Amino acid sequence: MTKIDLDQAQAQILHIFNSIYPMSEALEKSIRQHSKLTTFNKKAHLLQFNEVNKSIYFILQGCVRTYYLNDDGEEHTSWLLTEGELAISVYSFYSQQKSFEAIEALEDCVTLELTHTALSHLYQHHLEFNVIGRYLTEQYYIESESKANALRMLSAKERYHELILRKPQILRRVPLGYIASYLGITQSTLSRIRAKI
Amino acid sequence: MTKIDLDQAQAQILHIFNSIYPMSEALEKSIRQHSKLTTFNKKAHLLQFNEVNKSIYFILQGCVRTYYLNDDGEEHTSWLLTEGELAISVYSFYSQQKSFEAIEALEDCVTLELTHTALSHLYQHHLEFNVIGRYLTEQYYIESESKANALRMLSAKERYHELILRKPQILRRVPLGYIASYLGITQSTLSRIRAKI
DNA sequence: ATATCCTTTTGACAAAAGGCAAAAAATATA
DNA sequence: TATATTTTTTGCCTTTTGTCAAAAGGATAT
Repeated sequence: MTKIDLDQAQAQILHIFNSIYPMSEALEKSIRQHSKLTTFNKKAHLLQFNEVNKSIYFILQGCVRTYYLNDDGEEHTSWLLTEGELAISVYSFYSQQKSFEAIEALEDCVTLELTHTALSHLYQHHLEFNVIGRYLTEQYYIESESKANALRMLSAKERYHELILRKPQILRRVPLGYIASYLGITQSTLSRIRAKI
Repeated sequence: MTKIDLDQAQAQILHIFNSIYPMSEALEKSIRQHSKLTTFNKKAHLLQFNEVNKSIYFILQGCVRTYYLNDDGEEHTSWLLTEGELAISVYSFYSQQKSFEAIEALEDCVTLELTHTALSHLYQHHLEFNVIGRYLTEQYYIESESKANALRMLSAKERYHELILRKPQILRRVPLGYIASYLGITQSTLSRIRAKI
């Protein structure tokens, strides 16, 4: 695992934020003060079921999944996230209620962590940061809609091929069982889809 | 159709906004200046395919659906929205690109309209308004996620019963064909689900 | 009231996807 | 390298959902 430097990681995320909306020195400083590197070993949980999701994790290295358990105890993967993406359990983080969803590292991970408390502080004391928060939420919302629409209007095969087009790296990094679940199908069905090219 | 008064409608939306984050007099005034009543007859389109979604509509009365066309020309309903909800085509409105989605009135509708230009102006000149925009986006994002998860982990029958629980009014107002589509199934399947109680 | 239009249900059959278990392949571990 | 472990594929059979077309039911307008 490549060594990751806090300063450099913070510079990276500040650059992303600044390209959305220019931040004041004070805001940048506050973000630096409130964020820290957090690592997770493969299979470790960033968030457990029934826990409140208290932090957002910007993935610097590695890959995570968020997943649900249905009434029969079956797992259903809802997001597969890699470098440059934000890992949260949407409902729990925004509402600060107990989570029905868990977040698990699928590889050893290095993240930049920002607590909900810190984020609220930033939003409150630097109103301009809300522009950035709003923008990022809009982007993830667009992606969430797009996933829901794919599940509604595409067949399993089409959803798989769309994923190959949009996120080919994921296929190489994530076990097919999780990918099948993310696509809303069983692993055997995915395997059969792959077999027929 | 009940007569709707602009002042009163604006008071209603200002009240919602204020309960999210207290607004300045100036912001309230600007929102009043930039919003207007817009009505749509049943079957009229709030947004056509390939058009840029230039306005957000707060539904005061009536019911709308947003829908996609797939490659075979079949319609797929993505949202069913009623009083108190915001009608937009998520991708097109936020990105201001041409829409793959259309918005249609399922009943005669009265809405409070706010253009994207006006909204940008509000965001730019009243930073606090971004708090409200961020919050609302978060809420719709949560719902979008919840829909995607239902499509992934619930059977058609379970999705139908969940909808009955969460939005029983919708069932009484919207033709079953649209509801089936919203649930990601065909109308015949929905009819069979209903037949078996 | 009757004709028209739109919505909903139903029937017969087809296709898609799931369940379960075993086999095969790929990876990790000693 | 051999062994254990995990991941992926496959076979067989069931269930769910889709397709297409026709029938039934409701609402609306003249």
